[in-house]
Amino acid sequence: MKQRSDRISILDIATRAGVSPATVSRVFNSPEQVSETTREQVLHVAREHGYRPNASARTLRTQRSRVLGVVLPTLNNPVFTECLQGIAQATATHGYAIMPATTEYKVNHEMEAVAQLQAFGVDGVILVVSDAQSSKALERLKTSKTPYTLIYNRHPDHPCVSVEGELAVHELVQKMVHLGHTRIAMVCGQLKTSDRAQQRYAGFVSGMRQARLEAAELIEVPFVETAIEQISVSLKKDNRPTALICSNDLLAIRAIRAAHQCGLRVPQDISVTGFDGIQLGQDLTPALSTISQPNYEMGRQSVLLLVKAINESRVPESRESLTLACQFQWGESCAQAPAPHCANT
Amino acid sequence: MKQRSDRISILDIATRAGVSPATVSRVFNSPEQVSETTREQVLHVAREHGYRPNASARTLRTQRSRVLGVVLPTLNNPVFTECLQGIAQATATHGYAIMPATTEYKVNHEMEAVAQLQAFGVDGVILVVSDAQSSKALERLKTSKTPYTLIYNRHPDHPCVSVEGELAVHELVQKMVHLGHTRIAMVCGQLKTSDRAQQRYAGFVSGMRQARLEAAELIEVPFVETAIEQISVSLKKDNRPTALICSNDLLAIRAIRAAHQCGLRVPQDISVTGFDGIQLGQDLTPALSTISQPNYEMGRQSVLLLVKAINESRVPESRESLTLACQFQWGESCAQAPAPHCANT
DNA sequence: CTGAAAGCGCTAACAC
DNA sequence: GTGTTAGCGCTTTCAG
Repeated sequence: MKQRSDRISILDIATRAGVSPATVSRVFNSPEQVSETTREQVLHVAREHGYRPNASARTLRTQRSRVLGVVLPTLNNPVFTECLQGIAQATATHGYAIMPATTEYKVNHEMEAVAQLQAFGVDGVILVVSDAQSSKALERLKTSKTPYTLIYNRHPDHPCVSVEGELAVHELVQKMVHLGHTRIAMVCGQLKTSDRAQQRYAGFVSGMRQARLEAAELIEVPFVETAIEQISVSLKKDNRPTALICSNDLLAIRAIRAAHQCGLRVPQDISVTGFDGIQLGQDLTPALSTISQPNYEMGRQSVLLLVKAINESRVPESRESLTLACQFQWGESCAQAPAPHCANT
Repeated sequence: MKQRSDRISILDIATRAGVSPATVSRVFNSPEQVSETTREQVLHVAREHGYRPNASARTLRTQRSRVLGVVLPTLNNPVFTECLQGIAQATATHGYAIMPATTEYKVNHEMEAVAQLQAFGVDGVILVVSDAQSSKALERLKTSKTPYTLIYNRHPDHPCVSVEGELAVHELVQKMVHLGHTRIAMVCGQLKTSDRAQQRYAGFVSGMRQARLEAAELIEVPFVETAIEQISVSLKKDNRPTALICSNDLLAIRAIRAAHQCGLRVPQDISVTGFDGIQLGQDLTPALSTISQPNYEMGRQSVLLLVKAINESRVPESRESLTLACQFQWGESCAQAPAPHCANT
């Protein structure tokens, strides 16, 4: 009975194929160096036994694991899973495997995740951090010369694949103003745990200022579980906003529900916009208006950037950072401001 | 300048701490065997240099990687990412890392994914396969004595963590019948790529039969991109169904949109139910009626099952399979059948 | 084109 | 309680 422990090794294949282990190795790593006959012979035996070179041994020997680490805040938000799919697709085509870790938005988890990934000898790391400016994890990556690329985060000192969130929200405010909205509020999660949210908020503030609108209300929703209730509070006020600009799509979905629960119709009574462009948003009714990011493509590009550097035995540089286009996607959740007299239903 | 290649090793730590590598190893693997003074000394040096034992070397030596492979159809469906979170949480608390792979519902990808994971020396694999009965990947896992656990799939010959989907749908049909529905259709993806969907469909058929209802319509939607249009076709027919039982929540969401596009109100004109209990479903309006599975918990349990077996140096047995409870969750997308005369608006 | 041999970093006997 | 040593499976000079 075959035991797990006697996994077939390069030596077994070599013996059975009547060649040396070196030749078997060559068949897998530089097949052109092996004569066709022996190569076929070896491959035949290998296939017969379902043999694959042991990755740990190879990693130990070559100092390359062909594994990329991925550090994400959570898998609860489709924006990250869409991006992860892009990463997975691109790594697969380049012969890499991935090892993901989530931080659940806890800053100290970032460091732990990175340390663990380094212990596994990953060739590089793709990450979304809470705050690129102050991240200890990035510091460690930098001093240990581990190749890494940030994604979604945007910072001049790091290689990033990101979008101009601040600008996008700024322009979105203008759009809403053109639609006649004057009482516009921003809804976001905990600002301090996300530099992206901060940037989006900055765009909101500057947009409101440029439009000469004051009272740029901020509805900060620390816990998703209570988001709907919290948003509802603002919607029940006199002089409630006629437009909610949410810092992500998940919040926008909850804002829409909050509006419904307050007896407001979306978009007739109140407009709601999101940010991220998660695929699901377009299957909802009303379809989400959102600033759509190319999430899958961002994941893909971050892999390309990283793998290119790795192949050149260097780390990605901040000047290689990529800014991808994001654009406002009209959806049914967004319309002209209601006529003034019926705004405070 | 520190190069990536001269990563600090156990020998460096040993030298700097004035002990042998064996002692350093003991500090990390069986600290109680080391005197407190030397232990502290070693730990101090290790922390100072941010040292962690090289996982590849350890794996090579011990034949245990402390990595679990996870094979899922896609990350596009929250049901799998919720489950993956449960897996990630449980593996983390047990000191395991995970290496995920997606098959995109392609049966032949299953084998490839498993082979790759085995090359990485994973200690076990958690997977969702297209069809447990015929899966070559499962066969390979079995003959190579690699510990594995199926999740969502339900099959007597394999260790599974699953729910009784067939029964749940059967009972759901009864519920709908009690609500006065007689024209009930099932909506599902490609039946042939999912044994779960087949089981749910079987429950639908048996439920309809028991209720003495005929014409159990099946709306098979092979591509998500065209789901809404395809469902709309059925909704525009004379004698359209008054209730749609969807084989998953993502389909239910699209069915709701299709209904809206056909001018039907949910649930007044038509009821829609899903299956899976994705979290997002409860934040929608109407909130999804669905057969709710404990996705996170299923992921967690599959890890426990697998890790337990691994720790006992054996493979999980089919008799250890776990059936978790799923239950119908009332939501706003489901109501009494409309009065007969206005059913065909 | 192929083989022999050293060694990647670690752990587990086995000594002391 | 601690050190010595062999070897996990592989790749990669170096010889031939």
